[in-house]
Amino acid sequence: MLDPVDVESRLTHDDHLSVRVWLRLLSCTNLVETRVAARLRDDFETTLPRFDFLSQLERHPAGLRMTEISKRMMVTGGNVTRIADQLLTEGLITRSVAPGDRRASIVKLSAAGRRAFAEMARRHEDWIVAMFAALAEAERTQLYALLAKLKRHLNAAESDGKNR
Amino acid sequence: MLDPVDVESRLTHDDHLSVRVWLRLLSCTNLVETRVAARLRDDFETTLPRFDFLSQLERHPAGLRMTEISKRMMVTGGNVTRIADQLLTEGLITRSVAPGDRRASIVKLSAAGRRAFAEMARRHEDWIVAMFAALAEAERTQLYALLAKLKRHLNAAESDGKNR
DNA sequence: CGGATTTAGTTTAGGCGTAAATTATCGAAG
DNA sequence: CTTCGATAATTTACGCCTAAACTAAATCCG
Repeated sequence: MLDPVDVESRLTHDDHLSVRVWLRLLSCTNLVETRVAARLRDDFETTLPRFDFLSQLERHPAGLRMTEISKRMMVTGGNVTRIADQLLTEGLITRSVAPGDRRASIVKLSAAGRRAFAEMARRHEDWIVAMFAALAEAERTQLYALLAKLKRHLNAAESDGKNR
Repeated sequence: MLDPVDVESRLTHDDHLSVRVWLRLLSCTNLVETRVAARLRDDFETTLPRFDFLSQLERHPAGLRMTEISKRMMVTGGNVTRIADQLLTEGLITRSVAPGDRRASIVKLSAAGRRAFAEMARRHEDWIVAMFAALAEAERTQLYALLAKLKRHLNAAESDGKNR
C-alpha cells in the first residue's frame, strides 16, 4: 500500500527496454483511464464507452453508421449495438434507416444528448489537463510526436499481412 | 476500412493538447494490447491477465499473497481470486496457507508454471521488441522518461486526498 | 478477556470487450 | 431475374473488470 507497486513490477532487471516502455505505457494508460471512469461515474453516472460514443457523434453532426462508430471507437460491432440501445433508451441519440441502404442505420445526437455531452466534455477536458499538468507544453508535444511514430508503425504492421 | 480511423477521431480541432496526447496514448496502448492478447491466445491459448499473473510470480519465487498480486496487477481482488482458481486447475501455480496468518494464502509458480511461463515470456519479449522497433533506442529512452514523469504525477495526485 | 475495527479473500451483479454464428439487405454476375 | 458473395447489424457465449456485500481471521484497546 505504501510503495506504488503496479504492473511494472512484472519487470526483471534485464528485460529489454522495449518491454519496460510498454509496461510503463500500460500503467499510465490504466491510471488515467481508471480516474476518468471514476469521475464519469460519480459526476455523470455514465461510463467511458458511452462518453466516447457520444463524442464521436458530436464530431459528426450529420450522423454516423454503426460500423463507422465501431471503427472509430476501436471496438467490435456488438458493443456498439449494446451501447446504442442504452443511449437510445436514455434519449441521448436518435436512429434512422440510412437512405438508400436498409441494412444500415444513421445515429445522431439528440438535443438532450448534445446538451449532456457538452457538459461532460467540459469537465472531461479539465480532468485530462490536470492529469497531464506534470508535463510542460514542450514535453507534451514531444510525447505526442513519439506516440505518433509508434502508432504509425503499429498500424503499418497491421496492414502488412500481419507478420508473425 | 481504408483510412485508419480510431478513437483519436474523438478530437475536435481546438481540443487542448493534453486531450490529444491522452487519446493518442490510449490508441497506442489499445493497439499493442490487442495484438499481444491475440498472440497469447493463438500461440498459447491463454490471456493477458493470466500471463501477467504468472509473470508476477516469476519475479517473486518466494510467493505472493493474493492482495499483493492484485496490487501489482492493478486490478481488484475478485479478479485475482478467479484467475488463481483457473491457474490452479491448470496446475501452473500452487497455493498454501500463509504461515502466521490463516486468512492469507501464498501463491507460487509450480514447476509446470515456471516452464510454461518461460516460453511465453520469451515470445512476448520478441513481440514487444518488434512493436516498438519504430522508435530508436534514444526515443524509447525519451518516451520512458516522459511516462515516468507522468506516472509519478498521477500517483502523487492519487495519494493527495483525491483532489477533484 | 471481549467487543470493535481492520484486513484477506471470496462472491455477486452488472458493464464492457471479444469471437463466432445469424439475419437481412445489397450488389454483381450469369 | 436469380443466385451468390459481401456487408450492416445483432445475438450469443464467455472472459475480465469493478463495486459492494459477505465470511473469517487478526488486531486493537478499554
